[in-house]
Amino acid sequence: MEILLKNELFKGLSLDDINKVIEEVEGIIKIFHKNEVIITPKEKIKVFGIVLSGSVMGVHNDYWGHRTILKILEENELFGEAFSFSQLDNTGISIVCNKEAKVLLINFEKLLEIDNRKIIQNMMMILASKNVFLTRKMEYLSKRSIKDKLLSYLSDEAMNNKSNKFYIPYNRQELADFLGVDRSALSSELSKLKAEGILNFNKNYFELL
Amino acid sequence: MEILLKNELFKGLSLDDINKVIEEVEGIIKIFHKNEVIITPKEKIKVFGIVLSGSVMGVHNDYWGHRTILKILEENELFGEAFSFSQLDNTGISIVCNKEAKVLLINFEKLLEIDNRKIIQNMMMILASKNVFLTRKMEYLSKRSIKDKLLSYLSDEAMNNKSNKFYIPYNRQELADFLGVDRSALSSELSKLKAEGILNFNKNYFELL
DNA sequence: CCATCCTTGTTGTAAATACAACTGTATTAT
DNA sequence: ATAATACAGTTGTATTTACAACAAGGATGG
Repeated sequence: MEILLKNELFKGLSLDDINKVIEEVEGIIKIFHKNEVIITPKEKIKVFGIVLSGSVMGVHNDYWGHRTILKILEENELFGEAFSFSQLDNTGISIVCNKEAKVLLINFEKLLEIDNRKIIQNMMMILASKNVFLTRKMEYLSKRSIKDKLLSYLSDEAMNNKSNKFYIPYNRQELADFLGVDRSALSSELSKLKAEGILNFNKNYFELL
Repeated sequence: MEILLKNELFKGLSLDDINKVIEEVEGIIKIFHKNEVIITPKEKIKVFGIVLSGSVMGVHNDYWGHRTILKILEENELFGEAFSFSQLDNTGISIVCNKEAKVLLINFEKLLEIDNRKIIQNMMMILASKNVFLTRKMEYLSKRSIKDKLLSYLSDEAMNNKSNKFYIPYNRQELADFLGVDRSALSSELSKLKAEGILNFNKNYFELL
């Protein structure tokens, strides 16, 4: 469980403290397989999760079967915390396993009860940076063309990776659902950008030129 | 300042407590006029704000002069809190006065220092519900057509107002910039929906049928 | 090793959108 | 009261996109 030492939620705590906290909040570890639903969109959630290995994704499926991917969540990322705090009966969002995942599930009410200022403050910081992420993503989505959506997303990724060469966690269909566009239109836009010498890519490896 | 008694941040505190807190965090009140910039996109912000009267908006202007409106913030809403916590040098977001506004500005570092569990917990809840709002908004933006973006936004507003008749805080250009679409295309889509008997509207008053 | 499934790119077409230009009507300022 | 400005709707056109159908590799599983 040394992974958790690097987790934002437990920043500043010792391994002993972390173990104590996890006991107090009734943390349990579960394993999920690809496409298994971890949280359904119609439940009032009492828990949030931490990805220990593998990956999961936040997904919204609308009436017409369109899928929107909010984000793919990888090692040490949290999911469901905002919705569990909000106490909504119906979130509209599913959490689905994307790649064989080990997940730590935590009861949020118990977390609020524990008397550890550091944890609460850490949680606040996590919520704040998720806010910043969502705001960033809205900037991509607000762009008027697929090309602009794609380039603003990719240049943000380059920034995050501090390199113009990087891997993204999405395949084509997932990237299309993440950016809210049609897959084939995205593919052809990618080909066009490659032909123009603006970028290079192979599968989920990208290079901005 | 009884407005603040209804504010989410001070929920559960008495008026005396609130006054004490505001002193501790060096809260100052400022007045802004329409189109005045309250927070510029290139500064590292040390403060966040509470709208006491009037309204402000979170705005992103891109390289080509396209404006994206994140949200119009009205009485008792907070702005800038996520970005001030995140400590970014460059947020890319401006806060601009939308309608003659009185604003309470608070130093976020001082807020973190004060020893009041309730305030920190309230702030966490505020961040969580902003998260939920942003997630909702992503659902609108991910829709493939103007019609769907519009209808998902309007039906959410109807839900929030618990009525199929309601006012929105946006004029046409602002609504277009909020939904990331062209104003004239939005206008003609609205007319079409009115002709189809799906909705009725007059200026910023809407009725879902 | 073969069959099946999954992923990605391609193409054509119909539909939707952005953009620009213009009109009429409120709203504001002088 | 009048001019100036802001706002909302309309229309036409060029561009962009969604959608559907298909083909070529790759990966996967028995």
